[in-house]
Amino acid sequence: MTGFYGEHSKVFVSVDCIVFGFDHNKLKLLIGRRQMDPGRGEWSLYGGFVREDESLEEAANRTLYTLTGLTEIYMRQVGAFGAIDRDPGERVITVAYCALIDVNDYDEKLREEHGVEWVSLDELPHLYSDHNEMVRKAIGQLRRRINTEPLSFNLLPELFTLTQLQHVYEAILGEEIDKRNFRKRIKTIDFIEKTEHIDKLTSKRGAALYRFNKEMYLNDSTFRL
Amino acid sequence: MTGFYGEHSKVFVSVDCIVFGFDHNKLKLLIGRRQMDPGRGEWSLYGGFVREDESLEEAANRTLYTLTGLTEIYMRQVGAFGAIDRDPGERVITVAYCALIDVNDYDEKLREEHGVEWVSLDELPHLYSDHNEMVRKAIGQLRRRINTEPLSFNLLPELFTLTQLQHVYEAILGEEIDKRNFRKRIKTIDFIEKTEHIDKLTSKRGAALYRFNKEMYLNDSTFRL
DNA sequence: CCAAAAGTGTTCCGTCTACACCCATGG
DNA sequence: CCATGGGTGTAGACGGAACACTTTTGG
Repeated sequence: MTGFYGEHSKVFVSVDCIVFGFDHNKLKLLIGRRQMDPGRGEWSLYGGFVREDESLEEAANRTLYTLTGLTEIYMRQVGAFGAIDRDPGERVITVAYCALIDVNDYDEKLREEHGVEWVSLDELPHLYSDHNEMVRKAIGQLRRRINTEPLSFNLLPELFTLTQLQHVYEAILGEEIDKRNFRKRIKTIDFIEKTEHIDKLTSKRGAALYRFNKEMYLNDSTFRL
Repeated sequence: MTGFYGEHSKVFVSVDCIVFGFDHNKLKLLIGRRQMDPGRGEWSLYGGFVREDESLEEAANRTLYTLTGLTEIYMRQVGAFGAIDRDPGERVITVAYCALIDVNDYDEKLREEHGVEWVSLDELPHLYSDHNEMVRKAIGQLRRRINTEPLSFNLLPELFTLTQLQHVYEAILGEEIDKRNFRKRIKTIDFIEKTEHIDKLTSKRGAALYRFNKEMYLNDSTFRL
């Protein structure tokens, strides 16, 4: 455990979390004012340094847990960012992770304590360092993956209406989808189950609530929206 | 430039290069026997540590240049790998890059000096540390990207026959493609230009040589094989 | 003259797209 | 009773998949 690579230099490694939520039919990003120098006060993703006793994934999960109090969050690596001057303080190489959560799972009080806010992607301000680039890359990944991976359910409550699901697709893809065609496609996917529950909040008539059946999905192994 | 993040710990960061070539209708990977401890003698990707004065991309390009003497190589980040014990020596976080080169561009003498070999993917041995995982991930990326990005030309000489191009697709996708359908698709892509040159090496009749027109591709901006 | 690779079209089928109206209910 | 969102089917266009024979020429 000692001295193999002694002649080489070490650098700080951090993780940055691109946390997406979905609210009022919009994709939202969790950002806050940076609370340390350099860049104090700038809008920024939430991140943290990787410790000696944890892997990158563990660091990302720890950071997400610190921020949200949630575990078992859907999370994907977006990539490593390593420009020399990307951090104005010292050399820091960072690995960005994209996470999807249900905004309802995030305690408002905890959110305020961390000084972070849900901001619409349309209204995204300039972010610290290269964070905007990370966000762009993450959205590109979401768009490419949404049809081959059950992403969308992570942004919704356990029970959701088809209209909600469609809005998630529209928010991620950035384009409108035909309602009839969408529902036709959904019907062919057997791990999206109709439940007996009815949502009466958003419409007078009431909408059927659906559920993502994870076991069924894992058995399927063929996914294709 | 000093002391902002002093309380945190630094780690070694390296880059590993997953170099693909194409020869005898097979995808090949450039690997060699590791020449340092720990793991000396094990099959391994070629890599190197990231220096203080270079970005991740620069480190990857430098490493590729050291290995092959080539510049302007097609290169994509595969991802960061950061398990605590991934390297048996010390803690090293690594960023893997996938590169595609034309095997003919790689000088044999240089190759031997570095003690690396082209190995068929079918016959890939167990590699050092988590290198097999990197290779798997890189191939997955190639498969997903081959239809949205002009990857294949990087594995071929400037002039190539349609049969060669088809074999590249087959090697990457791991399945046979119908010749007529393939050539029909290629005809719809205007940045794959037929030249006046004829290849007489592989067939008695001779095959038309084609060229990838990069300028035309960049103007197009819509790619879809 | 024959082996070996190059080259070439058509048909079928399934998938995607466009498109408009009725239903149920709370206020 | 009406405004609001929920729910449903069909026809045409398009793209992908299957499929076999002729051409050229070096040896």
